Amino acid sequence: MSKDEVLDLLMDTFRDKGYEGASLSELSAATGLTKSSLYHYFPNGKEQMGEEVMAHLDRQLADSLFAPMKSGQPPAKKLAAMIAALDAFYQGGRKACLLERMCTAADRARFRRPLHLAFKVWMDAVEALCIEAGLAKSVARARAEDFVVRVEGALVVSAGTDDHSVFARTLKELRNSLLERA
Amino acid sequence: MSKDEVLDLLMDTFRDKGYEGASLSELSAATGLTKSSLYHYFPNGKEQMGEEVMAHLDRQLADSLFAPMKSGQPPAKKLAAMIAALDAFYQGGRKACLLERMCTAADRARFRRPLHLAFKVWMDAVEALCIEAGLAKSVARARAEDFVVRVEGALVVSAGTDDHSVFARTLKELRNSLLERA
DNA sequence: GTCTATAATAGGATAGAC
DNA sequence: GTCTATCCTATTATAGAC
Repeated sequence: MSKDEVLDLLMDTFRDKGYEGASLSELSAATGLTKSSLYHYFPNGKEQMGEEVMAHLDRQLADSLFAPMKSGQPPAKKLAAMIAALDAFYQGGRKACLLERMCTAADRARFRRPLHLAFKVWMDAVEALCIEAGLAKSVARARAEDFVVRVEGALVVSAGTDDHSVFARTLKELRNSLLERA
Repeated sequence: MSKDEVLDLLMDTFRDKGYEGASLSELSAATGLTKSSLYHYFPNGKEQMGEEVMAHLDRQLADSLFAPMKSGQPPAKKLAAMIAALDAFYQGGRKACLLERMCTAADRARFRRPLHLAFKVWMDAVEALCIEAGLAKSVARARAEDFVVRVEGALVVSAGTDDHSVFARTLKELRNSLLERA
């Protein structure tokens, strides 16, 4: 099993249980590795797992956002691709956001850097898309911020109400309104 | 010290550290009561604390939302009051939302009922406000949902980026747009 | 109703064999 | 690189005095 596969499984567990909520036993069960084996990969323990999983997500985010952006398709198509990727990644609102779980962790200070980076990369990609679609920079920035805010919020409300249609409606709304002329 | 005061202090700690992250030692320190004293108030331990804190929030929410709604002022004024209350309650985005912390708790099944109730009470209040302002019921419902989504999302993004201006901008945007004619 | 003292368990982490 | 066995600490929880 490659380290990336291990990181995928760890990420899944952190998303599900949260950083504090995911015990070494669960992380061990999720990966099929014993605690000792995990310590072979991550000598600094759970903290290091959290850090590397965040870095792993940063890479995934960059890939999945940059790939559609470089596709040469029109902005509306790129937006549709990005939203489809989000819908898949969050499984229609059934899976939580790692960013949300990590930025509410008790020792979130540890994860500040990758968290800032992840939000920045995400917002920058959406902003670039808005600018490409002809929106003014200030408008584009506000739209990008609002985009991320609404995706994160929809995940919280979907989880809290056990009504995943909230997530679907939010994505639909965003697909229709993000690139609208002001 | 009254039980409501104890619940206020417990709620504060749960908001800060999350349900899993708040240990009995911290809850004890926060309230000034020993662990044993906490068990006197909450024989079923931490789980009961979580449940009663949620119920406490449900009551607070109902009060703080219904009070402005019954004020007899015009809708725009009521909206301004509600947003001011949110800004104060979340301290400009610096304090987390208990709902968000609880619906991501590992054993969130325990808190399902009060969570559903809290989101419903909140959305219903916003929806009623929209209807009072002359919006169609279907529009009002969508706006109310979006309102809560954006407040929750703004809290997540504010925490994740350490940039609380996101929360301020979101509230401002909502104040300006919630009651707009379609 | 609040405390001291303590039990029981689960958590994170390490040593060392293979 | 993976395992078994173990350690230490923190956590939840309880007993019983005042």
